Amino acid sequence: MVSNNVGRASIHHVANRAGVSAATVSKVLRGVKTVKPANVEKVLAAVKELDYRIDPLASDLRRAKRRIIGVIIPELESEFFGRLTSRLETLAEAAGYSLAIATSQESEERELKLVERMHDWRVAGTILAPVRSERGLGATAMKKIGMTAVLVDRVVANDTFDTVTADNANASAQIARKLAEAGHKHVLLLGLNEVSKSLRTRISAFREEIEKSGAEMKVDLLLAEGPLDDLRQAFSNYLDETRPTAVFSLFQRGTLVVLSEFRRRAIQCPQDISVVGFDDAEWMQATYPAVTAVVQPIRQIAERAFERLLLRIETPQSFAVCQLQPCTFVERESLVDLKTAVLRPEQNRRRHNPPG
Amino acid sequence: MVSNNVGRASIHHVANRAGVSAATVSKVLRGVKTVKPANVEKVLAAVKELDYRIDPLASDLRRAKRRIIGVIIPELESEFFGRLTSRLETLAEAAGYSLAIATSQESEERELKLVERMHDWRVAGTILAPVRSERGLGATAMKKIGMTAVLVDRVVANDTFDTVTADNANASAQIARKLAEAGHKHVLLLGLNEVSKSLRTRISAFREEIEKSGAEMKVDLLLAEGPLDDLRQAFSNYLDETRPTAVFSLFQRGTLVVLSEFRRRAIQCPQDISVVGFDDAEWMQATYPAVTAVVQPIRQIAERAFERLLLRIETPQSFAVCQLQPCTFVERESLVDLKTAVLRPEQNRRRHNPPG
DNA sequence: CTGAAAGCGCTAACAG
DNA sequence: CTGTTAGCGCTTTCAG
Repeated sequence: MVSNNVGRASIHHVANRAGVSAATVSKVLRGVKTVKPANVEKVLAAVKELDYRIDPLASDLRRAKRRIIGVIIPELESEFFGRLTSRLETLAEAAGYSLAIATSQESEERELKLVERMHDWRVAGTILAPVRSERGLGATAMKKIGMTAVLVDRVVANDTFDTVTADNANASAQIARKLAEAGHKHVLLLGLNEVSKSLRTRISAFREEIEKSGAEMKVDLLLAEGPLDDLRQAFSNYLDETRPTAVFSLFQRGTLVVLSEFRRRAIQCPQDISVVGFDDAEWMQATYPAVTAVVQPIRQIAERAFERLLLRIETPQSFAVCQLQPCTFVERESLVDLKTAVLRPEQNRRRHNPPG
Repeated sequence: MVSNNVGRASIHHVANRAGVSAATVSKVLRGVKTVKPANVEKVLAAVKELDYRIDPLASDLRRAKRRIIGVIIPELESEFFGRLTSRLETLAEAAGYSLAIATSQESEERELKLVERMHDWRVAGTILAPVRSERGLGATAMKKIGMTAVLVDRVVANDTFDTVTADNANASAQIARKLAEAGHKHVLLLGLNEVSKSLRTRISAFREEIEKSGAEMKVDLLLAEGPLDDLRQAFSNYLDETRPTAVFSLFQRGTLVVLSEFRRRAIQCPQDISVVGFDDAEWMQATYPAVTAVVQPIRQIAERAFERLLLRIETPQSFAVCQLQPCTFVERESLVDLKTAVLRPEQNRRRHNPPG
């Protein structure tokens, strides 16, 4: 019998129609040159008439090589992973792969399940952005099963997988330097109280830079639990007692909280307090003031990660490399230089009240 | 020979190990009851020892039924589609399907390609969120090929596919009513000048509601081209000449522009001008004032769409239904009732200057 | 209850 | 250059 595949022509239909064997059809379709031109014609004609298209899964099955790359990310709701995935999609396609995208929903357990699913699917390789918890269960599992993979974002150097991530430390140090140079002597670091390597890196790098440079700066640290409102409350309490000259928000949503709290309290930004955010977002160019922020090199992360994965897929690599992609920095309006203190006209509506 | 599949046990390995046939292993694994308990034990033991897991793709191939559902969305960078996809993922999994996610990048051509790819993959069904252009090329192609699919967001009623989308008209009318009741007599509708059915629906529904209710209201309409800055410029020019009592931003990024332009001009919101936005975002609760907005029922859209798709996959439906999911409305701080005009303490810093 | 056989849609090896 | 044969890893009769 010839078909079971509801209403779709198989390679045999085409072979029949063209009066050749399935093998020949396969050759023509995969561009093998050793086919008589006349037959090529016939096959192509049959293909067109029957609207035939190779079933990539069946094809992969036979070739014992799936042209699928797994992508496991913590979530899809935030811009960051959306962009990352999007970029990966483009790269994968260009390299002849399809993506199997799945979200771990920040759950270790789910991450583990997804790793297994990718394995079941016999994906050629996997790109994993681990959940926040740093136990690296997914990576461990992948190692044990012998999957080929690259770790991305939120990862520490790992000697069994290549890792590529934003250079949090450097970016943070740069902000520290900028702030110090701009004459800020009292800065608040605002973050979330969750286990997250990158956040901790941002904090320690900032502090180290200040110490190292010998800059005179008081650095406060405020960490809150998950919900946005807790952070807002904590920040509000903090402001009741202290007035730094600048706030360095260590993550995207923190920046939001800072801005809104400023507005609620009629604190003028940047005249009263400057703000720098880690992680840029589209809305930051539309707030007033537009937010000066560290932008993570999402594109580069995707590209390096993919490149490395491909390399590993094609020729097994001996040892793992760890790539830190440099962040960039968008200067907008929310960070002011206390020394020059050039205020733009619109910002002069209220007098600048130097704190302290 | 027994394996080609690098380092993975196949069903035959398990069969050998357990001393039964592959058929029996298959039965055990799929829960067929007619297997002698002793054999079940043996198989399970072998499975565990060999770490065996079914290859779902090979399995699907044989069953001539792929447990994969295709999802084609315009992009992954925005919260909306991220959330939608995420929800779909959960639903699909619960129903025993995997998702094949792909983004059309707002390109008709790509959309078409992806439709074909989904077809090639022999997905059981497809959920398509069409690109902005309304020519419905993807849908047409799917119809022609005979794919089973559901259309989502940005779609008009379509007599060949089920469609589920937010009830833009109703939501917009409700906003119109609210604004009228709150005494707003001059409202600006702010949108993008792109072909987009939903945007147009929002506009016309607003106008119709005003006409129908006989409310006395001047309705301005301002549409700009793509880039955010063009919109900002257009809005700025508009404000140079006119001062409505409220702005209804027809899309998410518009709300951003409005807020920042207000701040730049020291226009107090909502005392001077109120704002309502179509499409909620997390940052809207953190701005000051927090933005009153229409929230799209993403979850419901995903659920209805998936439910419908499943129904169609399982038992072919005779005719297409079009489901409009009601939006909700978050009242926050950016919309003021001109009649009662109860201003909260913090908002009283500046006096309210009634325009006109 | 079980397993041999057939085969999903495709590709690879090799004899012609 | 081509077609036959032999599978990829699985499931499904169906005869025993």
